[in-house]
Formats: sequence, structure tokens, C-alpha cells
Amino acid sequence: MVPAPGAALQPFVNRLASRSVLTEEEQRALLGLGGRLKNVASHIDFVCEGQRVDHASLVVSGLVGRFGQNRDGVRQITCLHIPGDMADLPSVVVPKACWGLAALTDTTILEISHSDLRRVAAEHPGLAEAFLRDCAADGSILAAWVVNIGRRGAVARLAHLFCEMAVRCERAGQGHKRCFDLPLTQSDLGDATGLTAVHVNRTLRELRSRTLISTQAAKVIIYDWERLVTTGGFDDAFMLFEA
Amino acid sequence: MVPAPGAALQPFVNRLASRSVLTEEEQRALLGLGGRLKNVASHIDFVCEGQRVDHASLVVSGLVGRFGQNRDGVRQITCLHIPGDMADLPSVVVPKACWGLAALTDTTILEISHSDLRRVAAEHPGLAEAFLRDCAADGSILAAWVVNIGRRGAVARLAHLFCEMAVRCERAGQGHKRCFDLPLTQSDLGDATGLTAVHVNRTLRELRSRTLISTQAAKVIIYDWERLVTTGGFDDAFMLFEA
DNA sequence: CGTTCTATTGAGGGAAGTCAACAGTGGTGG
DNA sequence: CCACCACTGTTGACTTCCCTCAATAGAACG
Repeated sequence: MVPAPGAALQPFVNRLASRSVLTEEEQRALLGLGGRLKNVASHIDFVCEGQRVDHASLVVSGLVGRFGQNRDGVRQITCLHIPGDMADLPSVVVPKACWGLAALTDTTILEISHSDLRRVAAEHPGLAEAFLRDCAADGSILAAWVVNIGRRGAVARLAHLFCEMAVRCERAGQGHKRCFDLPLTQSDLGDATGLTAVHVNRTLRELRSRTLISTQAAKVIIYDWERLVTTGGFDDAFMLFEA
Repeated sequence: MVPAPGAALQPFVNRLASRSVLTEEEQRALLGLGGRLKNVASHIDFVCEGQRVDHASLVVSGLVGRFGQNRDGVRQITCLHIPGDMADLPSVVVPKACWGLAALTDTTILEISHSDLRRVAAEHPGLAEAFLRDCAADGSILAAWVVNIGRRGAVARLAHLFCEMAVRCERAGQGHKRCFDLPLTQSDLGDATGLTAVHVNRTLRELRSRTLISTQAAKVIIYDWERLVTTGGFDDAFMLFEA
């Protein structure tokens, strides 16, 4: 494929390096990956359930939601992907998507072919392990979402989500923990937390009235990190940051 | 370690083989794994959050729940593991558990050391890929649980869980799709679905009154599979069975 | 300057939670 | 053998959290 600009791949290297130790050589191999850049407009699905894909989608800029749907077509976002995340790394070994991917704001994707990913993994066992660890981290975050949606009320649920995204954005070099971009509509927030848009609105008002956060123009500002952590029952261990 | 009886490992081989193609040699390598058998009584935790483990836990018999907790200590089961499942395969690359494992009935575990698993994965790239695919399958099931808990009412939620476990048990050779063991208390069912035990009780009554299922003595009997599938909005694609 | 999407608010209803009581079951030990 | 206890299942009454429907206002966009 077309060689991709290193600028597009560096955040992915950083993401893997935040959980696995990568040698210089392994990093170079990743940065040498080719791919196809694709722009996706806000609220457009670019992978649909049941679709066969031959590439993985690396988020270069913007925000991506992986989602499932119930029989009525009501969506549930299961995972949010920020720049540097490979939105469907598992697709490399499971080429038939059983999920959808939607751009939640104007987004740029770098499509990397499965065969290229398999090749670098085969040539560099350290990368294969890093991919497995990345997959494990995704699973761990999913489990945390199950707990969040299953066992927390609306206020704690949103607080927990904001804590998670704050830590992830900061780690990814996308703003500060207390002030970062999260271009989600209230309807999207509802899809991510298992709430309705109306109830998200009321719950945000509650969070604002407690002077915990404010959300304006796709930006989240956290006024009291410690209290937000307590409110959401947040513990960052599940994100598996080590290195 | 002590060589494990092949009978304990064969279900694990079968589980991997249900999603990946394994050569004879790879299967032999798996069956040659050693381990330590451990009995765990019903409702005893055998892995706790934050604990460092040097082995993975293969379920030989019984039923295991992987769970998280909110700040109040209320549990949410995030995944159920039946015989043949490796309850914490991800722990191989993430040795510090950020989840708990509990036996939900009297259970036998085969503890397999991480180093042995790493060794067979390094010697047989096909197994490394099978592990990754297994990890992806777990993630896919977790995503389905997020959707289930986030976007379905109590009746559909339980119906979906029963459908999932029916298919998984049948695949694992543990009974028939329409009649299989699921030794969960109503309280456990609540922990798995994000409901309270009381509401599980009422919802089971509703399912019984619709002559969809009955639950007696740790056994689930499904009277009308098609209608249960419809009720739960169930689609088995997310379990990633292929081979 | 309409159109469309998003945010906001109110009113009312319904699904699920909480609290409490009691029955059935199995186990344990006197 | 039976009394006792702990756990599980069942049901009722009441409460609460969240959903649904609806209306309106603001913002973005052509």
C-alpha cells in the first residue's frame, strides 16, 4: 500500500508502548506499515455488522465508537477509540465483523491491511505479544463497562466514563486529564452508558450543579478530579497501563 | 509441574479448535501441558482483584464467574466460564489481575503456569494465534454483554443469557441446547445481568409463564428455542464460532 | 432564513430496586 | 433423630430511578 505518514502511526506505537516494551526495531517495523487514509464524516458508520474486512482501522484523528444493536436497532456503544487506537485489532484474526464502527465526529482513519499486520507480528514476536496485550486491555475495558452499566446509577456511570476518557486522553497526549476533547453528543453519551439522551442531559446538569465537571463545545473540563473519581467509583487499574 | 490428565485438557483443545484450526502437533503440545488440579467450593473466590498470578485457571468441571465490583462491593459478573474455558488467558500477558474469579458451584480448576503457556505459544505460532483469537472471542462476548445489560429489559436480558449459555454448553459437549446445567442461584443471575435477585425471580416467573424455559435444580430447560431467541434478540455471531 | 440536529425542560408512567416477611432446602451438630 | 442455622426462593408493598412523550430553544448549515 501507500506508505503512511509516520505522524499517523506514531500514536499507535505510543499506545502499544504504554503497555508493552517495544524494541527500536519493533517500533521501526510498525512505523514502516503502509495504509490508506480515509476521512469519515461525523455520525457515519464505516464498518457494519456482518461485514468482511481485510484491514484494521487505526484512528488517526477524531473519535470512533464500536457499537452493537438490539433487535429494535437501538445502539449501545461498547468501546470508544481515540487517536492511536486500533479500533478493530481483533478483526485480524476474526475477519467477519460482528460489530459496527461509527465516526462520532469528523474522523480520519488509517486502514492497515490484515496481511501487513500478520507479517510484522510474525517477524517480531514482541509485536505479537504487544497485540495480544492490547487485545487483553480492550477486554479489560469492556469488562469495566459491564460493571459500570450493570451496577452504577446514572451519575456514577457518567462520572466513570469521564474519568476513563480523561486518563486515556492524557496518556495518548490528547490534552490534559482535567481538560480534554470528547466530541460526543448527549445522545452518544446515552448510547455509551445505556441511558437515554434525556436522562444524560439531566445527569450532566447534576454533575454541573455539583461543580464536578462542565461539558461545552466538545470539551470536558473536570473541576475536582478526586471527587469525580469517588463519585464514579473509578480505579484505573483496569486500563492495564504498566510501562 | 505434574502432568495433567488428558481428560482435563481435552475440552480446552476442543474450545480452541472450535475457533481455530489446530494441527495434530499443536494439539499434542497442548495436551502435554502440566498443571495442578485444585478444587474450589461453591461461592469461594479463588482469584482476587489486584492479586499477582503466575498461572492461568482452566475450568475442568463446574462453573466460574469473572467479576468486578463497584465501590459498595456490589458484584457484577462480566463473564461465565464453563469447562474447557481458560478463565483468565489474558493474565498470561497481564499478570496482575484486575478482576476476581469465583466458583459459582463446586468446581475443579487446572492451574497452568504462564511460563508453560508462553513456551507452547512461542514454539507453535498457530497456538499463539489461537490464543489471540480466543482472547478476541472473550472480548466479543463481553461487548455482547454490554449491549445486553445496556439496552435490553429484564426479560430479554435473561433470555439472551440463557441462549448464550445454551449454545456454549452444547458446543462444549456439556448437554443439549434445550437442556443443560447452569448451576447459578438467582442472586448470581442478578450479578450476571445487572439485576437484583428479587427481580430475577419475578422475571424467571414471567419466562416460565410464557412457557419459554424452566429452571430447576441447576438445570435449564428450554421449551421453545425460536421464541427464546426472538425474546432475547439473540444472534450467535458474536461468539465467533467458525471452524 | 428555513431545515436539521442538539440541548433543555416538564409531566407522567413504568420498570426495576428496596425492604420485609416467610417457606423450602440442605447441612451440621448436639 | 431432631433442633437449629444458613442459604435460596418466593411474594407483597412501596419507592425510586429512569424512560417516554412532548414542546421549545439554541446552534449549525446550506
